Amino acid sequence: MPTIARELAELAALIADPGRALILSRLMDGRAQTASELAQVAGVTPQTASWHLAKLARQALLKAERRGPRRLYRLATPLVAQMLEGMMTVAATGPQAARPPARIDAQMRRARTCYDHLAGELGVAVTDAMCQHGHLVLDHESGELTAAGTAFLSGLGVDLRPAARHRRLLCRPCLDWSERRPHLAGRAGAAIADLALQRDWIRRRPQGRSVEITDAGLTAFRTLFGARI
Amino acid sequence: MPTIARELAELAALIADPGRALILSRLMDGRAQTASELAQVAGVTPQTASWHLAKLARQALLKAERRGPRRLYRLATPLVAQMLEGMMTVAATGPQAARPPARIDAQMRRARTCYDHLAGELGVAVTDAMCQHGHLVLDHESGELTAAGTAFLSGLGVDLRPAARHRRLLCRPCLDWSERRPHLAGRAGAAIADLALQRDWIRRRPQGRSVEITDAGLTAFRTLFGARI
DNA sequence: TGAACAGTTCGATCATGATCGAAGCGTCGC
DNA sequence: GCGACGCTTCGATCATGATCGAACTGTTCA
Repeated sequence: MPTIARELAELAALIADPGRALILSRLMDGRAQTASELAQVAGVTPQTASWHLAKLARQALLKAERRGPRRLYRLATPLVAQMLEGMMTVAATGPQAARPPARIDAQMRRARTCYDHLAGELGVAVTDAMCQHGHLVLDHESGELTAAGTAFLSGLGVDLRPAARHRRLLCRPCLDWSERRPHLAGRAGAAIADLALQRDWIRRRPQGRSVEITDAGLTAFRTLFGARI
Repeated sequence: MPTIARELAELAALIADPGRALILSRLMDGRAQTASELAQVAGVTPQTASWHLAKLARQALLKAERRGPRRLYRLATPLVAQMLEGMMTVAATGPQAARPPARIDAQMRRARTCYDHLAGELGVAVTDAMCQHGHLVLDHESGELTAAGTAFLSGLGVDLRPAARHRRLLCRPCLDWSERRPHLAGRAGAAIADLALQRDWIRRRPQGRSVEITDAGLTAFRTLFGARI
């Protein structure tokens, strides 16, 4: 036991710096960013950011790749994103007193991506609508796409067949830290987010991981999904 | 975004101290411990432990309750345990180089509880066996108990009916940090762990969260479940 | 009521690690 | 090649927070 606890502490120490937390939070949309951009996000000089990034990469939380003279950083694995999401859920639930909901950024609360799927009010609304229409069964620990749900997504052009051998196990509930209710994650969730980006229902904002819901998106989510958004 | 990142950093800082990490790790079996015991676990004096415990309780990671002159501490919610498990998974996967498997305590690797379900070699073996016998379908992001699986557990005296309205969504895969493969969690996993404790197949060790597999347990897991353990 | 014990608060000390200026290294475009 | 630019390394400084001794609080039991 001592060993895993020590490694746990080391990992936590890595996230415990405000600058590094900002960097990790920024990278949670799964995209890669340059060191300069991340320095700006963290609010520190490039050298300090470089020091942070090296530390995060050395401990395998980040992965670096060169693109010309620039260096791009991204989360090392989806597992890291999942871990951070779990931590944010606890962090947001935190000390009950000290949480005026206003402290959570409004755009983030409205709609964002959580590594590869939709989150925020949008993510929860889409999830709720799919549950109400019998496309999805979801509780706090597990989820299942129904036959109707598979057909529904197929109708939208989402092809989930490659995972047929997985027996419809494409769903994972992900507790939304801003809404404090589960939204749809897993392969099905990622497919819906991809669809929304492709059809320009949502657009990534240049900085941050919040997304903008387009007018077409608002219509689509309401009419196609029946989402109350 | 800045706000949630700051809270993320604060939360991480709470776990980043080796002593507090040891305390949290110790409490991950879901049971409550006295302040003195936790001081010993953390390897610090009672005053220091008290300071740590107060800090953890103030930030709602722990819950304290009086039992006579003693004060018992436990994890505030299952969500905290789930978060810690997620962090341990990443921590154990960590820097590929620095991980001689021997660094993980042998007893912990063999069998332990992960808040309310079985983990370690035992947890994975039971999970694998149930999958092989068609009692369970599990992938890395979702799980489902089959009709055969429900019948199997019923035959062992495990009653999962109260959750019938949940449509068999009782399973959650939990990535085992020592085995690096998923084991069964969720209500079904908790029920199996309860059964094993009640029938004295496993016994909690006085300190740590590792469990001892009894001779009867070894037989039971092998013959009833078909586990290769 | 008072002794005994679990736990907490306070204060001083000390170590760890974040920060930035300056300098160095690699890569690309001319 | 050479200059420019993005990024990293080095060194000195400084702040945060973990630690323990000592004293205090609160609960139980006689």
